[in-house]
Amino acid sequence: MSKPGVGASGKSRPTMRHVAALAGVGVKTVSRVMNDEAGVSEATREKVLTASKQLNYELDVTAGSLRRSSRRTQTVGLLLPSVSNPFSAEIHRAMEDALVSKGVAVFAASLDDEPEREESLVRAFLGRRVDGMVLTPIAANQAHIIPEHSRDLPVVFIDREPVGLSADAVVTDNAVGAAKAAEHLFDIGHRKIAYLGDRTDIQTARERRRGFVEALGERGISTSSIPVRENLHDVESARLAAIEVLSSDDPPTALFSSQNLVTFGCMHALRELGLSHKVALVGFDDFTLSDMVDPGVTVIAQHPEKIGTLAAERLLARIEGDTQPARTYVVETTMIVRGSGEIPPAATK
Amino acid sequence: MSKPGVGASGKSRPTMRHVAALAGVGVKTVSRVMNDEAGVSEATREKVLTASKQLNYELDVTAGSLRRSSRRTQTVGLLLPSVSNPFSAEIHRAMEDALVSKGVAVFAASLDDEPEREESLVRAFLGRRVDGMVLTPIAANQAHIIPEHSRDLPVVFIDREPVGLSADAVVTDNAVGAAKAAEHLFDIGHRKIAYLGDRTDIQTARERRRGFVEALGERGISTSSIPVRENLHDVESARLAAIEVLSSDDPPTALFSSQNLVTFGCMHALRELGLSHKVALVGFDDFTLSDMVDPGVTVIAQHPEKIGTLAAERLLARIEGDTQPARTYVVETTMIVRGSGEIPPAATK
DNA sequence: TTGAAAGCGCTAACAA
DNA sequence: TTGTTAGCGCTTTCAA
Repeated sequence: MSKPGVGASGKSRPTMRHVAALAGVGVKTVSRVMNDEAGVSEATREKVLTASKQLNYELDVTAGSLRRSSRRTQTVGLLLPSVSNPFSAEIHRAMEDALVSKGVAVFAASLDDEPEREESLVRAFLGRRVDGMVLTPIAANQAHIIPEHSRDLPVVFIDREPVGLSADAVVTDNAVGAAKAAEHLFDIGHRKIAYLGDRTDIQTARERRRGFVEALGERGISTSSIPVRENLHDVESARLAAIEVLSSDDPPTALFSSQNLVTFGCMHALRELGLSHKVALVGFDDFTLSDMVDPGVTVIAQHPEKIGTLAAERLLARIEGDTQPARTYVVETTMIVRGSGEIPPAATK
Repeated sequence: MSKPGVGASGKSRPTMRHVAALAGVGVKTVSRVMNDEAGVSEATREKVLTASKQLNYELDVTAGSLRRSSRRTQTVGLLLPSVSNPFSAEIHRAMEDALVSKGVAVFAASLDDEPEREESLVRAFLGRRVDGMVLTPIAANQAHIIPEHSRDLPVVFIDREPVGLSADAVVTDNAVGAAKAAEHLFDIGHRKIAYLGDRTDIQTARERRRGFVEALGERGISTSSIPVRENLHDVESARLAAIEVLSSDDPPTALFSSQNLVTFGCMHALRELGLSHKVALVGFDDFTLSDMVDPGVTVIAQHPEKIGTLAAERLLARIEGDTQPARTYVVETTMIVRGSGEIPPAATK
C-alpha cells in the first residue's frame, strides 16, 4: 500500500515491477516487451504495453546495461574544441544524425584549447560508461587513453590524428587543400603569396603550411621568398600581421589564410588598406556570408558533415565489434571560387 | 585466478571490488574514498588511491545512482532546434560551462522543427535518467512532459515559454527588442518600414511582429500601412519577399527582418537592387561578419550566453530542491549600430 | 574508522 | 510462452 503510486500522478518513477504487477505478469515478460524480444504472445504484449503507458513507464537504459552481457549504454561521448565553434558544431550535428537514429545518445563537451581538460572530460565520459568516444585531440599526446583503448573502448579521433596511440582517425586533407589554394593563386599569375597561419603547435596548421609551401616550391618559388606569418590565433593578431606584411617594401600580391579567424583578420586589413579588390585572398575553411562580402571570398572548403558522418560510422562499427587495424580516413577539400581569389597581380600596379 | 585482470592491461574494466582487494580494504571504504566522504584515515585513503590508480579505476556514476538515495546521475539533457545553429550553440556552450564545473555531463540533441522528435528525444533522455532537462519547445504544447514534471523532474524551457505546463522559462524580450528597431528607424526619419518575418506559428516571431507594429502604432503609424511579409523561413524566400516589397509602387524606405536567415535574404535583395546604401535595414539577432559587409548591419542582438547561463543556474537550483513557483526570466536585447540602420529615408529620393 | 549484507532496476540463465 | 532467481557495481544501513 505504501509502494510507489499506481497511476501517473505518483511522485516516484515506476519500475518494471510496477508494470508487471499492473499487467499481471512477471518482470521478465515486461523486460521482453520493452526490449522488443521475441517469444511474447500478442495478448500479453498488449497487456504490458497498456500498463506501461498507464504508468508512464520508461525503461532505465543504464540500469539495464549493468546486467546486460554487452554492457552497452547506448551512449557515446564527443569531445570538441568547442560546441559553439561552427566547424565543430557541424561535425556534432552530422554525428548526432547518424547516432540518434540508432538509439544512441550523445554527450558533448568542449576542450577550449586546454590540454588538461582533455583528460578530465574523457574521465567524465568513462564514469558514465559510454560505449565509445569521438575526440578532437588537443593534448600533446593521447597516451592517457591507452588503458581504455586496450580495454576495447572504441575511440575515433577527428580533425587530427592521435599521438602515442594507434586508433581510427578522420581528418581533412589539409596539405592538399592548402596546395590547391597555392596552385590556384599561382595559375592566376601570382608569384609572391603570403601565408598567414595559425599556431605552429597545431598539427593541422603545420600541414597546411607544408602543403602550401611545397606546392609553390614545385612551381619554382623558393621557400625563403614566401612571406610567412604564423601563430595567429584570432582576428586581431591576423589583422595586424596582414597589415604588416602588406606594408612591407616588396608586398605580396595575394594572401592565403589558414583558418577562418585569420581570414577575417585579412579581410579587415585589406579593407582598411583599400586593397580588397587589388590583393587576392584565399581562405582555408568556408564560412557563412562568404558570398555576401565584397568581393566574395574564395575558400578551400572543408566538409565537417562528412567528417562527422564518417566518424560516427566508424565508431558504430567498432562498437559492433569491427577489429580491422586502425586507419586514418582522409576527407578531401573543395575549392569554392567567389572572386577574392581571382584578382590578378596586375591590379596592384 | 580467472577474475578480471589485475593491472591496467586487462581487458575488462575494474570494479570497486578489484580496488578493494588490491588495497586490502572493504568495498565501502573504497566507495568512501572515491566519493570524498569523511571518516577514512589518511593512510587508508592513500592505499585506496594507489590501488585505484594502478588499476586505472573509474567510478561508475550511473551504477552508483541506482542505489544512491538522491538517485542523481549528474547528467542533464539539452534539446535545441539544432546543435549546429549558432544561436543554439552559444546557449549550449554557456550551459556547458555552468554545468561541467559542477561535475554534470550534458546530453545534447536537435529537434529540427519536427514536433514528433520533441517527445521521442525527451524519452531518450528520461531513459538515461537525467537529473533535469532544458528544452526549446517546438511541439504545439508540452503536456507530454507533465507526468515527468509532476514527478519532480526539473525542466527549464528556453527561447519560448511552454504551452500546457507551468515551468521555468528563460526567454529573450522579443517584443521590446523589435520595438527598439522600430523606434530607431522612426527616429532616423523612416515612416514606411517593412516587416519581414518568420513563420507565424512560432511564438517568438509573433512577439517580434507585435512589438514592432505596436511601437510604430504608438508613433501614429497605422498598422494597415505597414508592409508585412511573413512565413519566411529561409534565405531564398526572404530574398524574394524583399524584392517584391521593394519593387512595389510605394516601396518602404527601411526594412526590419525578424531573424538571421531573413536578414541574409534582405541583404541579398538590397544588393541585387542596388539599394544597399539607400534603404535602411535592421535585423533581429546578431551574426558573424555583420561588421564586414557593406554597409555593416545594425542589429538587435540577443544574448544567448546569458540565456544559457541563466537556464543552467535555474536547472541546478531546481535539482537542488528549489521549490519556488515557476517563473519566466526575460533577457533584454541590445541594439548594435553598424550603418545599415542609420541610412536616412531621403537617400532614396 | 571500517566492513558485511541488502537492495537499487534491470537482464542472463535457467526452470516450468 | 512465461516466470524465478541471481547478480551487474554501487550506496545504504547498521553493526563492529
